[in-house]
Amino acid sequence: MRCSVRCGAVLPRSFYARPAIEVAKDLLGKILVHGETAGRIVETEAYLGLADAAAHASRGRTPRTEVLFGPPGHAYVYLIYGLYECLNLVAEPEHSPGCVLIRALEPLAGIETMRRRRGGITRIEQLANGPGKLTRAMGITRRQNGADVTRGSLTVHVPERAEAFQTGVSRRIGITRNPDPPLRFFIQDNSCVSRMPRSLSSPPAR
DNA sequence: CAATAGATCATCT
DNA sequence: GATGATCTATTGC
Repeated sequence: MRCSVRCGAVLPRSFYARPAIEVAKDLLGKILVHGETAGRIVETEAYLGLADAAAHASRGRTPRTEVLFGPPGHAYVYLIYGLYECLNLVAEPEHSPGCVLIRALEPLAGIETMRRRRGGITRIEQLANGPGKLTRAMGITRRQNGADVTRGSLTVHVPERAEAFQTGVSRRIGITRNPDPPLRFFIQDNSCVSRMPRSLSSPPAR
């Protein structure tokens, strides 16, 4: 029993073989599936590669960044702060190391499994509303580094019924280098987005 | 509600 | 040896 969620075709490699910014925007609303768990992607960030000082690949090809320089449509999973794993999807053609960080999901399937992995968090919006949280909730680790996301147990699908939404934009979160361009994209007003920037969150109309 | 300390380790200098 | 594309708990207002 795989993909117990209503989801359609797997995104083909050609989807990923485009500029990281386009891929980041277009991944919003798509369905990430890993084993019995699945979630709707509601927040992403683009990392542009060599010209992007905040990107791991900006300092060139190293053992860790090897997969970023490979073909698109593969997972790049790394350990951050010694504690959490972050999931990226490799974009752009081979040898161009752009990628997209998956920052938040709206849980759709395997909710009880996610709750167990997340140490008893009960509220659905808090199960996967951050890059370290969603990997833990879905059981994604560095074992999936380099995995082909166009086939296998970790895949991204088109939803069977697309829901309309507005795309919000902001600067990336947790980037200390300045200035940082607006490369974070999220589904406007979705409760599973990790943090609504003050500049964009509408004040309570009154 | 906002700010911050602490956890913890692979990676690169 | 310093540094993070983070998260949680705790403290302070």
